[in-house]
Amino acid sequence: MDSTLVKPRAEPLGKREQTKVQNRELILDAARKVFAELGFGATTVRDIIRATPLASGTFYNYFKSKEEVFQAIQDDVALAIRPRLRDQRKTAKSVEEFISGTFLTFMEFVAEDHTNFRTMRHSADTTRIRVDTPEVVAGFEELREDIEKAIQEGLFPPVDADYLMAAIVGVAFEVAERMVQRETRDPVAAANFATALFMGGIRTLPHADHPAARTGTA
Amino acid sequence: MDSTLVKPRAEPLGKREQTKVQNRELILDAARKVFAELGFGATTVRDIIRATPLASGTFYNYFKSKEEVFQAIQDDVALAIRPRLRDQRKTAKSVEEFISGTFLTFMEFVAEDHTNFRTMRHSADTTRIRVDTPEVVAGFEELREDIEKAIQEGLFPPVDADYLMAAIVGVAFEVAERMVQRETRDPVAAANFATALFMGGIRTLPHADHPAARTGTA
DNA sequence: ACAAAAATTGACGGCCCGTCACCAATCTAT
DNA sequence: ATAGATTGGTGACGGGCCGTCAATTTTTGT
Repeated sequence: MDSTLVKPRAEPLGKREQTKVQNRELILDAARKVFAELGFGATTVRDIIRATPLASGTFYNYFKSKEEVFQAIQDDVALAIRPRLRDQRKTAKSVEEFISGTFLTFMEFVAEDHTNFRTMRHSADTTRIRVDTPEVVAGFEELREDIEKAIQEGLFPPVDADYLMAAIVGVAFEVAERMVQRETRDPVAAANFATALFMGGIRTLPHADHPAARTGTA
Repeated sequence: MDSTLVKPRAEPLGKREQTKVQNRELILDAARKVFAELGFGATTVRDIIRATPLASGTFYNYFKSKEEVFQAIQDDVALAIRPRLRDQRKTAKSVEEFISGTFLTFMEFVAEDHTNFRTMRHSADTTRIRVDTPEVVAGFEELREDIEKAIQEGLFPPVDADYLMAAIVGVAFEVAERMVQRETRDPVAAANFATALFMGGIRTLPHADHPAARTGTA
């Protein structure tokens, strides 16, 4: 797109490879827009290519179906957040750091990325979709492995790592969902809530001073 | 609506109403089977009616689309579990009873109904679908209202009821998902895990004596 | 028994799907 | 620079699904 000097990254890419990358991005951008407008269920491959200067046949040189496009979009998200979560957990010296860092990192990411996040959910009608791409699943398993490692090191008690991972994932996604639906997104508050729940249960949850919590939906 | 005598159960249904009910169930049964076989995304309305003695046009006398059929199936599930959960929460005299009863009721229901539950999830490829039908959403809001009521009665601390509801839902669904994937489904263990998490956090979680938890997936 | 009402049927036009023969753009070697 | 080889874009095509609707069958009420 830009940057011709200074960063001599050069462009050893032939014209061929160049348009390949460009077309792929063209399709992904169009798909993001169309999914957001029509919802996943209602959009067709034709809708996507129509939002593009390309011909219908070209689509199939890049993706097999709209499902695969959706997965690619989700993978981009997973690819962006996984390293952040992994690095954060690596530095955790206590259970509290492990948990609070995980939730805070996740909530801040979602708050930034909430457009994408809502698109993925607010799929037109009442139907919500979630793809567990290899990248996403790998992120989950990485979390479970880190829990198991923490157990072996005596940081965590010897709990059911699979269930604990599931609980963290469930709370993270479901609370994040409510967070982005509120008029003022507060990732710190959301992370604090989730962290307190995992550290000491309901009794140690923060008290709702600002009860925007009453009605919930924005 | 009805009620003409004491026990008007009888069958005052005319032939008309009778086949209407019958056809609807015919379609729903076929849909359950086809969804389970092909996954939601891949099945077409034609697939469903083909698994039925009816003609294609008839389908549209009963449902607008496959989405609506899917919602009807999910609503049946929600309709079955909601009263159980509500009645259970009504009798709760403490936070612990409220929470443990909720999770145990849910996990036992899922364990019984796991075929249906897996169908809804194991949608062919990696794509998982969840419909928030009015019935399902109402169940969530009922839970939130009961939490708010419990807070007003001083049973619960004054926490963010919306987030707490989200956390309960997230843990319930995600842990249930792992539970049904294990070779031996143990709803009591799953409920105990979730309950302990909410009552005292990670530190009070049950220790994994039978570490089927290691690998997770069956 | 008969007419009115209701529900079923399957064929139809329109659209989407995925493919493929054709062609243009790019690359490689001289 | 030129030409042949290769890669990749194009859009038309057969097949299938969608949702509708006029015709037909079934049920109801008299």
